Amino acid sequence: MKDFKYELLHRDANSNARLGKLNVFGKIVDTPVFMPVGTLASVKFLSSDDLKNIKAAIILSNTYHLWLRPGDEIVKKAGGLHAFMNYDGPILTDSGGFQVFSLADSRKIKEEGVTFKSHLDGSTLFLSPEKSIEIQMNLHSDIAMSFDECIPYPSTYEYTKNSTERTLRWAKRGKDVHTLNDQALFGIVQGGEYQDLREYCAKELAAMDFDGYSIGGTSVGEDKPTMYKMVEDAIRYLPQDKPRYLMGVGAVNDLLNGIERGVDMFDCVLPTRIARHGTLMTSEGRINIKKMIYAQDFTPVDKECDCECCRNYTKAYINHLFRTKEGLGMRLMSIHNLRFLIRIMEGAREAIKNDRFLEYKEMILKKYPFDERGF
RNA sequence: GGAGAGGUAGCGAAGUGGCUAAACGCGGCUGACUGUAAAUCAGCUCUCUACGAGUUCGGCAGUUCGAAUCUGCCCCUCUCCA
Repeated sequence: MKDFKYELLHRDANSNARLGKLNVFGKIVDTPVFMPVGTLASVKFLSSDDLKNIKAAIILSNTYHLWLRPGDEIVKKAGGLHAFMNYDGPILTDSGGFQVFSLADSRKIKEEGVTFKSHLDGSTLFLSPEKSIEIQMNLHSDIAMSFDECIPYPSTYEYTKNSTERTLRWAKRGKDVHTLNDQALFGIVQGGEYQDLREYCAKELAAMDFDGYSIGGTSVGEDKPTMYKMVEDAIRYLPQDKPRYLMGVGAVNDLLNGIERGVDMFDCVLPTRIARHGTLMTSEGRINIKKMIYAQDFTPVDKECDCECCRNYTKAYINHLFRTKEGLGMRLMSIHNLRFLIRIMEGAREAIKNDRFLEYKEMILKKYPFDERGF
């Protein structure tokens, strides 16, 4: 029997926010949780010690990228992803569905699977639900994702309907070949912006009894109200005793709105990517550390933050590291942005426990002067 | 003192009669970034009372319809020889 279990500890009195405990084969993840993204078996610039220090409870990695390099067989020989990257916390792998979407130029989607071009050398690749699961079993992550089609926004009702039904068939096919009992498997709710399709997809997936349910196809160009509605429609018929994971979402307001609607897990490249590009999220709003005004600012990036960057270094130093392209800067900035979001999740869990999630959300949105994008 | 090379926008560096307000790189400024083809990408970077105008390519004076580009003188820098 799988030792994978979601325990709903408390439901916020005034919203659908849930405080939970996810037991991932003996490793505990308190939810709601934010998962840093480590596509190539590496959260860019961070070591596994760094991940512990920022209190990352679980990370995400990627089927497609590891399939190409170093190859899932090599990871398997290494003893699985955990041994390979020396990270003993839970790892969730995405299925490659999103890569098929973002490398869309040359893809051909058929019932068997998707033919598309490698971003490395342009060679023709074929990924199917079975292949994706096979790779993920070789990677031996703790949580695998079904292979889905992430459709663009907007898409017609007809296309979305056909695609969603195919994604459901793919979910079933993937589940049929999944044999690891120490790896959980999630189904992914698609359905675009259409309420009936989202609900239908969620019900069908729930009937297949996955270990958890992801909400996919969001933050692909739609506006915020539409995205939040998509989440509501996708979540309405998902079982209460399983975790819900909103894929690819990481702006502060999106995290809070997701939690309010009952989402338990999030992942996003946003904090690490914008960090590498010089943007830091702080209690005083977003700052672009490369600006000259920080060259002589000898205060911490965020005086309220407890991360390695903020405890030990000044904006002037980070500015210098950024301008001189020193890797340490990339590392410290990534650490800060991740810790910033993780701290927001810590606060959210505490608030839910006290039935004050909505107040917490308002407080955060008011306190941190981010723009409508949420960072 | 002699011989040679050279002085181009914040820096480096192309350009050697018109298509040049002047390539390109760096630096600087602005913006983007949401299941990572991203330490990336896009725009701006002489001045102004800006869909037009005004001053530029060490300085001054010329040649020419027209010069950063040709001529003369001057100033300055670098290398080598004394």
